[in-house]
Amino acid sequence: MSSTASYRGRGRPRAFAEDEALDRAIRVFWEHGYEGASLSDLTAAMGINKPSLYIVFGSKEELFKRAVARYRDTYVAYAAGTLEEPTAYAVIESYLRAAVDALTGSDHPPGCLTIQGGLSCAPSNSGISEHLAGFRAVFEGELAQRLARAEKEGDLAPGTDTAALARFVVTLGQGLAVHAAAGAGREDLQAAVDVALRAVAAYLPSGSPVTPAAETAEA
Amino acid sequence: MSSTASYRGRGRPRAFAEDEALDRAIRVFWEHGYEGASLSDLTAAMGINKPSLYIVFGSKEELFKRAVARYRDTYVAYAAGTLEEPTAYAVIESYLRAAVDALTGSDHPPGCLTIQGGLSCAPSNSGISEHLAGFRAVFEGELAQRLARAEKEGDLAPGTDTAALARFVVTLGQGLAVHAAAGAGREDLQAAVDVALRAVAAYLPSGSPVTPAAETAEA
DNA sequence: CCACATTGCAACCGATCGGTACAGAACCTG
DNA sequence: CAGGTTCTGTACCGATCGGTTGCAATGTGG
Repeated sequence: MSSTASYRGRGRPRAFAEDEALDRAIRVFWEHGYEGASLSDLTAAMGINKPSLYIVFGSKEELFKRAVARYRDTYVAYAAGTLEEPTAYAVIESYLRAAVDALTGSDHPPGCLTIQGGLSCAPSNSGISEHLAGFRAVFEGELAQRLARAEKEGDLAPGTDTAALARFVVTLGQGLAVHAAAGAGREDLQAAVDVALRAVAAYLPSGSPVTPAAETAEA
Repeated sequence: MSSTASYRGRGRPRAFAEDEALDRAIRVFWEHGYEGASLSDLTAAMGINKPSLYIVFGSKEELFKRAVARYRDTYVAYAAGTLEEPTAYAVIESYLRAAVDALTGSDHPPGCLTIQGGLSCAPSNSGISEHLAGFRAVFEGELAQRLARAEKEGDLAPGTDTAALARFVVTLGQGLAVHAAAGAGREDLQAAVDVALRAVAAYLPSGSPVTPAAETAEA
């Protein structure tokens, strides 16, 4: 929206598309992290120069936050969709499967921007790692709520520690991201997800509506 | 060993203990990562100045690798011990429990140096992230070998994908490290381990020699 | 007590960091 | 086409980066 809204019809028109420049910045931050991505790297990849970057995005930190927000709306958009699955097991399965696919996709850097972006930073950049940590916590909260609902609806065994189950799932997801960033392949990670789903199956109620045993066969 | 071996009895004696300086460097790298830790930060924490650092450790990169090696021999020494446990389940349980305790210990930074140290770096520092990735892969290999032995010895169900099981365990461990770095508490992470152990229990042979159900009660 | 080996420290090195000032190019309105 | 407005590109800013030099300080062996 803001890419054209700021153009009021007067003056020299902008020579680049803001969203595309942001997409390219995402890649650089994704590959090298916040501190590993210099302004020179960024402007070279974005095809603009530093004054333009400064005018449009304000600062390197604001550019990064804009990049993370756009990253969420594009590369991580699948996550919200998985919460719509009908059962807790289906939610977790589809999330982990989709996460592996997203983390190992061939048309972008491996891993996850919200982890590689800045797990730990210089003292002056501590806001970056905190921003990312808060960002990651949001989905864990949403998943925990979804699983609590599932427990009430009866597709998780009564008394299940849904917060712990959600934390397990996102923790595994973050581990998958670390592994993917180090070069692990899709099949290897899906096999690890197979194991994790065995744990989830243990929390299904007695008359389990799904047949989780089918998962191990497809991989 | 090398802290005193270079002293040949002639000349001014060194005013600092090499291992203690290394311990302090570990903390700085642990908190801020390789790129987030400047030489000024390091020398200030180590209590030495730059020429001394350069003479003893060669460069920032060599200092980091020395720090990682010492980190392994001290803070991660517990991991090798867990492989000595008698059964696959005991190995995995003791490893994950000990990992959570190590990741959330109060007398050092939270998380794991081998992940926060440099998950992704500037292009000129790509050797750092590769070094750490290779370092992490070592334990996964050792655990996979240990679990393969367990499958032969009969305390894992025949036909178990031991490589996938090992990958699941270390992947979860890495996720725990990310979570711990973001401030997660010990109990929260142990609850996630409770869930994970349910998955492991699914791979035990029919007449399971251990009673994994006891785990959920103690937390 | 002297010659020598080694360390500690301050000051400095070129390069690069994130961020800007300024001048000219490109567009709209009138 | 003139006037106003906005963007682009170059060249530059102080600060800091990792790394190094030269020298005074401090110790040992003869």
